[in-house]
Amino acid sequence: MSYFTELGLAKPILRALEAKGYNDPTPIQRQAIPALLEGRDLLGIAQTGTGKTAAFSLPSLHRLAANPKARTPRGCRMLVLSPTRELAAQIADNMVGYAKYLNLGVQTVFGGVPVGKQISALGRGTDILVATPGRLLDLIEQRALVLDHVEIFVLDEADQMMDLGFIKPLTRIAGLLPKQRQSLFFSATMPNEIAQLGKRFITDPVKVEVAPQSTTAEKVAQYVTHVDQKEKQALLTISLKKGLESGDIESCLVFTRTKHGADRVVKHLIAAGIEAAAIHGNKSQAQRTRALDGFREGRVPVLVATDIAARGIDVPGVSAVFNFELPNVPEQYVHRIGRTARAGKGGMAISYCAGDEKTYLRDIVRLTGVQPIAAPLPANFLEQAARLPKPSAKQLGAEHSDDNRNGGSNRRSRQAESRNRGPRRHPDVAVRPKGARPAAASAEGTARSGEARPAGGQNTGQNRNRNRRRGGGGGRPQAALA
DNA sequence: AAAAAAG
Repeated sequence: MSYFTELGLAKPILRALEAKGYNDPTPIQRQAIPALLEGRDLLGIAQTGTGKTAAFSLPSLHRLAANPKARTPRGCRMLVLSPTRELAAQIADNMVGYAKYLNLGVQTVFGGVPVGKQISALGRGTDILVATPGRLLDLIEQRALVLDHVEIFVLDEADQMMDLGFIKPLTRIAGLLPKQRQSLFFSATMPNEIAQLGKRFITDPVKVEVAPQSTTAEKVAQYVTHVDQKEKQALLTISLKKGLESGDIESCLVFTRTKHGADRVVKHLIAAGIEAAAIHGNKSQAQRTRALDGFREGRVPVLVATDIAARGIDVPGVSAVFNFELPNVPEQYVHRIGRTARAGKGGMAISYCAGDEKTYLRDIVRLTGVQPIAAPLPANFLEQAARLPKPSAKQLGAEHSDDNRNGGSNRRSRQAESRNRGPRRHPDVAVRPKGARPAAASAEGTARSGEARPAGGQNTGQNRNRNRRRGGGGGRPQAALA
């Protein structure tokens, strides 16, 4: 047991933590903060929902405040990169909170919103800049931003930032940073070959690995239902109706594999009288923000998302995550189900696995070392499914109006909060099937210790390469750099 | 093959 007060952080930071009611640091915070205060580079690996944002924010704020400098026009002293706009906004929000009693400025830049305000805000310079890569480079090209004065560089979701889709812009950005700087990488997942690739951006890092990379959150109860693809929608609708009505589910995230799939699921749910909104990269930024805000504030209990929402998003009331389709990159599963069971709370993850997704499931089990508990279809499933209202062609065809907010009349109650303490029981599972390993930690121990992994559970490069190669996605990032 | 990120 230890307290933030013992970690050497400045008084104004401790005051901000106190205001938030944070007293004891999590393991990643306890281990990372002292090294970061010393100015070391660091690779931080810890499970989802264990406070990685604070782990890099608090010591960085301390160091910036301890060495005050005048703001350089169009410059910043700390740069934080995020893979999505929503995560960038959330990180900045958190940092503003932690910096409440410090004289440090926080700015955010990302695409999808007018650039003018961002340019003028940067003109005066800022201490901390949180950004997504595309808009950041745009602003640099427009000479609205220079990175010459960056002292601290943070890659959140570092493995994703160094993966295929991001490595090019990231390499350009890193090339513009001063050589003399502190670099910090954080994630819950870090495939070996990506960690190797990362060495070019970081110098002699301290490695803080609270749990083996890709360890799932401790208190998430994991289930899998084997179901035909064409029956998934009916199963989801039935399960959500029951879960939301009974209060077993307070609010939940549903992940689909495609943007179109997310829209389709939302239309079906709305036709069945379930309030839901979609968030994905084909929506306007205004639509994205509205969907996430509605979900955060409890007006919309069901958010249907692509992997845009898989990483980092922190919404305290989320009691369940549904994988309507399994991710083909197994690390994404760890992040998706990490949207629940955060900050010591419990949660459940329910994955729908069609016949052609069994290889994905196998890869996920191999990576996480956890075998989700098989949850059968409800006994009268086909009967219930037949009674479901079918959305009309018009409902399915029409672009769904975004104006499905309803002035708070359907505000979800907070009474389910007290039930949100331990692993949850699947609504349709009374008894754990024989022979299945528990998928979530119980009081006796953690779900996953090294030796508890199934045979072949080590993350060999061979396994990973096979995982990644599936679908012809090409080689590793090295290929992109060659 | 898909997702994210500039427009």
